[in-house]
Amino acid sequence: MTVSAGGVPLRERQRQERERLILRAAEELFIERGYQGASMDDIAARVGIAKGTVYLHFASKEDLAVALIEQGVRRFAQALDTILASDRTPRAKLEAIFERAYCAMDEGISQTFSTIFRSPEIIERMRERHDDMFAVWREPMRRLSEALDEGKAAGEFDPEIPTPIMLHLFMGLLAPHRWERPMEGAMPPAELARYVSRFFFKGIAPGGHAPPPTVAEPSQP
Amino acid sequence: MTVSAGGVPLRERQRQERERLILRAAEELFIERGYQGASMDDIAARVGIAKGTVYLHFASKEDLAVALIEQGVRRFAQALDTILASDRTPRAKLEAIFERAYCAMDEGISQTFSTIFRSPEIIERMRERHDDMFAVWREPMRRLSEALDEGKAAGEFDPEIPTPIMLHLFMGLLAPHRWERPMEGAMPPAELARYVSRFFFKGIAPGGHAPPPTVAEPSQP
Amino acid sequence: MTVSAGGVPLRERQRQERERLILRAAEELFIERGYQGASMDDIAARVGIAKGTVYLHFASKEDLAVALIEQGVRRFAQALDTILASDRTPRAKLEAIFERAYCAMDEGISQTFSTIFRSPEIIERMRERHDDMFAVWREPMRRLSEALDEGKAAGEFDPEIPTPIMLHLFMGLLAPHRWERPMEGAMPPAELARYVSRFFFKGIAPGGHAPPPTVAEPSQP
Amino acid sequence: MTVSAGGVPLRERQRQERERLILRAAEELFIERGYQGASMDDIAARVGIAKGTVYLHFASKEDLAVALIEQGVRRFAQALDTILASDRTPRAKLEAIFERAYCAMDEGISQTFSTIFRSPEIIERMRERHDDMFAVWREPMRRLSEALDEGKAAGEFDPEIPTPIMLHLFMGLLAPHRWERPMEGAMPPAELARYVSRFFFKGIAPGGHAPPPTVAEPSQP
DNA sequence: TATGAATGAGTTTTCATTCAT
DNA sequence: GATGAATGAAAACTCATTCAT
Repeated sequence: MTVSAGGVPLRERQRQERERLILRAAEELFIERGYQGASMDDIAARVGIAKGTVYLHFASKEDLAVALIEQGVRRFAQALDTILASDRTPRAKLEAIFERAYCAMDEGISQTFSTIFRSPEIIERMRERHDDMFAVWREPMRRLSEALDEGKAAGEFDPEIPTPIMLHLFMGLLAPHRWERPMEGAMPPAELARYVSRFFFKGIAPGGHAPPPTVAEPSQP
Repeated sequence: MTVSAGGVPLRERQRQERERLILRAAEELFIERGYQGASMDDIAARVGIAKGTVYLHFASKEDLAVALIEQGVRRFAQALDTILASDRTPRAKLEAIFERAYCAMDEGISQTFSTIFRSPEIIERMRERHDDMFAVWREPMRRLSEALDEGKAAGEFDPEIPTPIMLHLFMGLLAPHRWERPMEGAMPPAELARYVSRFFFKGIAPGGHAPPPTVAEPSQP
Repeated sequence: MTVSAGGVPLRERQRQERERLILRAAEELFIERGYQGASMDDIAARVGIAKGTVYLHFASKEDLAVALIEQGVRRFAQALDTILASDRTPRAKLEAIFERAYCAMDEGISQTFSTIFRSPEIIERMRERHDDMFAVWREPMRRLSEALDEGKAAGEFDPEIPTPIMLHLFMGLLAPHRWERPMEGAMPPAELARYVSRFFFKGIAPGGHAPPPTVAEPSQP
Repeated sequence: MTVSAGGVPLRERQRQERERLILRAAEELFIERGYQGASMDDIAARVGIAKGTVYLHFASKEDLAVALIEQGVRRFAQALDTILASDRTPRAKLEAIFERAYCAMDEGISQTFSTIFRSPEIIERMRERHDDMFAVWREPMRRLSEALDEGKAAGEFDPEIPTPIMLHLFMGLLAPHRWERPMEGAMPPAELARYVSRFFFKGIAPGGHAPPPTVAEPSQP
């Protein structure tokens, strides 16, 4: 049989390569035109193959979107893993994530990330049929929460802010906002990332304010 | 002539009422399914009228979306006006905006807000034809920047963080994240808003950290 | 009761006037855009009345077209009558008809005439439901045939050409061809009419050629 | 590869065959109901294929109409070529054209011909976008004019009738008149053609009448 | 009587999916 | 396997007709 390095048959490697190309084209087009706006024709054309061939790899457009999201989540999780597993302080880890998110914006991680969470139609369709997808998504979230808890334990982060809230704050700052492009253009992403992460850590630093919020006005000195 | 309170003819009032109903239905459906995902049939059906009737009010689906966005921006600007024009400190104003955004999430302000900035296809179409729309949008942003500058001048906010960055941070925290719904469900929005605003103001408080970021690692003690 | 000259009530006269306006607008638009291309909205708008009002005069778009055609045919028949009843030779009568057709092209007779015979959709619809219309149309044709027969009897026209053929030839030369506009523009209609009618009468003049056509080549000297 | 006579792949031949079928169905329906009156549904149904399939061959209804017209003009021009290039007298050539026009009426040449010049909406749309179409049309007209000029030079046709006028007369007699169908039914087309051409040539024969028309009554002996 | 908002069937066009080659 | 023609179910939009005011 025709094999190659790693014992993987040529055919299978070609297959995987094509699948990657399809996923990349789909990702680009979903980002450019949205889920509904990108047609299977467009995707096939961008890859340079026949439309029917796409169906040899993905049973439906929806499956393609799901695969794309799974890939995005997996990549994101992997990037988190690499960073979170490193030998740094929780703060340094989160800073690295910020930097990565802002700087790698143009490759794929953050892009797919955008596609995932900005397209309500995909989200709804996912919810309808693929709840397991959200399980996958919860995993990196769990890891992030762990890092936040570590930081609290180490006295770096304010223990009075519930971890889910911290996570919300972190994620809110993580995703780039399409509508602010002009501003972003005026500043190198790395610098923006530094501003954002400094702001974040100052905001969640321990001490310096009143006990947990109550119904009363919470912002008194 | 058949008139009524305010001297507005019945026909005209009915017309406006129906237009409101169409806009509301469209808003809901755009949020639920996205711009492409929501069909004119769906919208008409939700209002309980014939499809053709929608076209008596809006010349095209795109026009409907534009009207919706304009309404959203106008409402948002108005809400900002009311708050920013009040007799409060910059911080208190921004806190009020946070609260409003998180609590009013279910009426329309924040919802339309979401629709606007999460749908790439709408954004693109807007850019193509309705650049003026973005002018309208820039106005509230300008006012927000003013409030931030006031806060800096008053010594409340860190003058070393550029105002555009502050604005980016503020907006990033303002919009609710659809994908975190589950978490939000676990906490009353008002409380979430308090956490978020406390975090924000602590993060932008003056002093307490190193000078402006450089290319060197910025997060060392 | 409010009456007026002729004892016709004011209301009725207004009604007829409006009907005339509707017919004129419909005629213009049918000519400009064809039967299907002109909408009832367009017609009402051109008259300056509400769409519903058109339906107070004509039960349907088709009825409007029928009325228009009937009016056109009636006018054409009337014009023929006036000319054919005059005290002229058959040839002079037909010449007058040519002149009228080419010169009056811009008012209404010939225009409606065009609309009638150039729009297959109207014709089909007419045939489907209003065969009586064709009865009306046959009347002027009969009169024309009479004039041709008179000419034959008077020795002016070739008796060997069957009258229906002559009629066919006459009508074929009568209607202006929309696609030749450019050429027509280069010559005053009256002159064109003279050329056409001279050609016609020379072509149907008696004598000078072989007996009735046979299957053999008919153009031998 | 699967080929066949002429080396043309099967796929391509099937494709062309289907295209021919679509064009034929469209032609029939445009003639029957006019451009607007014939729907894409109708056309697809008559061919016996799905509506979407029509769009694989023609990008829009308008493109279909354009293709139809181009085909008609091309066929007409080709038929003229064949006849005009033959070794006959100008008169014999024009006679052949008459015969062809009247007898081939049911195949397509003359039919499409009708469709072209009787539908105002198609004409307008053509003018808007496809002026080149009219260039194609002008070519056969030029050739016809040449034949007429030859006839004049040979002393067969009256040199005092301007060629454009002769062309106008010829074309007016060439196109069959839909509204006269009943009459046409009563006589074999070949015979009708002979009558028409005899009439035509007698009408344009040289000599036998007064000089060029003036403003004065032109029909005096 | 005149209006014009409302209707809903119909039109053109698109596109995910299938399947014969 | 790969192809791309074929399908048919929508989708956006139009318009003749009706009817409450």
